[in-house]
Amino acid sequence: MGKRKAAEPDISIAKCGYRLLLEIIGSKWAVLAIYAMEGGDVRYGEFLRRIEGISKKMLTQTLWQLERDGLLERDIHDTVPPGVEYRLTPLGRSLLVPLRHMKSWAIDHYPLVRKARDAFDQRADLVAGGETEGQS
Amino acid sequence: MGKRKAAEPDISIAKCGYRLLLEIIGSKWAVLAIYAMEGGDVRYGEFLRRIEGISKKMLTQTLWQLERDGLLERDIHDTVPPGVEYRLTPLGRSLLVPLRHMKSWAIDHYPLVRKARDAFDQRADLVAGGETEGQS
DNA sequence: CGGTATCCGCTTGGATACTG
DNA sequence: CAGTATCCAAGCGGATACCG
Repeated sequence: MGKRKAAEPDISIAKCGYRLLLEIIGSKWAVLAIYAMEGGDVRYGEFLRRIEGISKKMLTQTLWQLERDGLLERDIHDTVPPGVEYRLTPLGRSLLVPLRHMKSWAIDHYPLVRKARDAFDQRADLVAGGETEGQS
Repeated sequence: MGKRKAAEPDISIAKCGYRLLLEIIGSKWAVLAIYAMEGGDVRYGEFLRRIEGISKKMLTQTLWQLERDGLLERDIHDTVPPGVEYRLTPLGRSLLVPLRHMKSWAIDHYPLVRKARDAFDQRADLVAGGETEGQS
């Protein structure tokens, strides 16, 4: 008795691996920025064009965080006009491995998720429609 | 010429696998809620106690989204007092596999990240200290 | 080109109180 | 116990303008 409690994942703030993970790539754009660099060096403006919906502010912030955590490095060429290339460090590249598993899961299972979501919404609609049914 | 462009990851909104992924588990608490159910059924209040920092509002919202996407199911016992158990569906469980790879990565590499971060911050401090150096 | 700085709206999300 | 509802503050994040 009370024995089964021992198997419960520890989720408390400092210990849990997922807390660490989220601290590193939990921000909205981090994964997409990393992904953008999978194929090689990327310039600032290139990120901006390829990551649809991101703003300069968010991009700068995201790149700064990733650099701070040692996942990417900046390569500044002092040419005119100035050019800066971002690239994944070995540490950053190592993250691509589990990340690709996640991506595969998403692609493989998204149809099922969509199906569940549509069914759920349909049921919700029925309920919403039903509660004023006498109204016609 | 222009050939290397072909290898670049497509990040645009509808297509990219990471967009799908983030749509499903991109919210702040989703991963932790899923993780909480790894060991079996979890009650509402149990989530609240085990996921440090989450509020009722966010918990309810997170659980609702995960249920909508078919990752978890609710089991309502109409006893007094009422009891509701949440558990991962097979779809939800399938997500645990890549998720565990991510967790392992985080645990294995967090020390390196910390090291990079500390070094980065130290450099930033030096710069901040240096720029007013003539002031004493 | 590759950012930084400022302004500011508006969503996110916490606290509290209430219900079945 | 398991939520829902309301209120409200903070900060996320977009738009714009400017700089090296």
